[in-house]
Amino acid sequence: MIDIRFIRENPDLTKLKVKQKGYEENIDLVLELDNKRRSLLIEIEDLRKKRNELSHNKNYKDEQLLSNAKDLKQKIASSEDTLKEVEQFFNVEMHKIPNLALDSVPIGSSEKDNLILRQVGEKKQFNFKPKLHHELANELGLIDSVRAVKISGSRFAYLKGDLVRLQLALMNFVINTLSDETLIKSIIENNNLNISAKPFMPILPPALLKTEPYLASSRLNMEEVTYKIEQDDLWLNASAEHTLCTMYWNEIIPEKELPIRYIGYATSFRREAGTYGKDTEGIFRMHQFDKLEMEVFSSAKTGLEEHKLLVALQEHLMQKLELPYQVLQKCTFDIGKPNATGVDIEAWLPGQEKYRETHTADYMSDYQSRDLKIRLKNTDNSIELVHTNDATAFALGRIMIAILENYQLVDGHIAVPEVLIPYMIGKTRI
RNA sequence: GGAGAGGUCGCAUAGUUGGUCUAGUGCGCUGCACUCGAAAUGCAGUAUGGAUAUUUUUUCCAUCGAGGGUUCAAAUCCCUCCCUCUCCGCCA
Repeated sequence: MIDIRFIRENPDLTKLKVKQKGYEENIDLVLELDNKRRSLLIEIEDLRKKRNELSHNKNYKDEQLLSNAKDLKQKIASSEDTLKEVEQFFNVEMHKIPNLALDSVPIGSSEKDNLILRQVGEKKQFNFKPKLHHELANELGLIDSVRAVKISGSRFAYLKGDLVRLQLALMNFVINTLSDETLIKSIIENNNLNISAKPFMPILPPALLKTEPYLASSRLNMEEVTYKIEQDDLWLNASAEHTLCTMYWNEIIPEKELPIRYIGYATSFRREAGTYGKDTEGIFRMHQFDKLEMEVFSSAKTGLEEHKLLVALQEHLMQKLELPYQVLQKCTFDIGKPNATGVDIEAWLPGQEKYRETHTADYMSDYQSRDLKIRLKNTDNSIELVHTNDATAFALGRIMIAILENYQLVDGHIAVPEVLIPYMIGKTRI
């Protein structure tokens, strides 16, 4: 949710920014409800004050006082009912408003308006026709989709053998890399950032969460994305982000503990409703996939720099794997509702002859933390909302697709990226 | 799953025949005093959200796990839910 005070002070700017994000603008309505709500609140607080005075009066048994108090009770009850309605309406409208994009975000009306910031790494030239990842995986017996469909349905798979070893290698590689304070420090310096070099703490979060925190995360997209467990009011996470960004729900964090940087691993579940017929081959788009996710809680001062650090780390990881990629600055239309800005990284897939999305980095400013009530306490005891960032370290399925296609050999085997060999018990090919 | 106990202002605790609880006390923390300095001691302060005011100072409302209800008045009584702990059962 955005700040109502900001809307009051900047109604026209808010209208403009909401429209630039492709959302219907309801600012006049919100302001009207806000006024109504506040005048009712003042009225009710005044009545409550009178009631408190009467109740604390030692002569509360006096009949005149009693009758006044009873009148008051009626008035308060009826005004409170009205206020409740107005507030509900107000809250619904407030939550329709997306986070406002930073001025640096290009204005656009579709994903075609995303800006390619840079393309990094050389696309490997093959002296044979490169195969698609599922062709390679099938020939090597790395994926069993047929039996997965029998047991679980479409968009599920059994991953086998060296593909499993590759995934475990990637996980260890990421966790070790992000634990390296010296490396983080040098990346911060190379990018002219002025933030802490604190390493990321590895974390295994729960995979299920309750409705209330999920809603407060501004990330719950009930119909299309998320599986619900009706029996227990629980949802299967669609990303580790959901149980990470909610971790400090309703908490106040001492400033000296910030930034909090986590590298979380979780199996993610997505319904993928509305994607029938898209990416049906192989493991590109699955109902279940494993992902390593970075999550950062910081002050408002450093939120944007933390975002830049996360993108730099994503690029570092890609460069270490020597995978060609491009970096997209997403436009106002394509960054998510809670985002102030957002960057995607797309890896080059020689089999598909396309760049495909493997990473995203989202900066939510205080939009998530306002609903989640995650605050920080400064050394002078003042309190403010934290800023939240999340970013993919590796979507393991997709990064393995990129490795299979980019590292394929003429005989159909796969070379292991050099940096992963130590994590593969010295194995150099799959 | 069965039986029982319990959730109070950072921590620990008092408070449940409704009304000086507008939440006491201890610890912790902050400031001041005493001191060469410290300890000890004394004094003062010590939550969050919101409305209102504002160059500084305010005043008020709400919050005792959450939500409802009874009442002039609820930490206290009633209902629903959530969570924690103990014992038993089951279990990776």
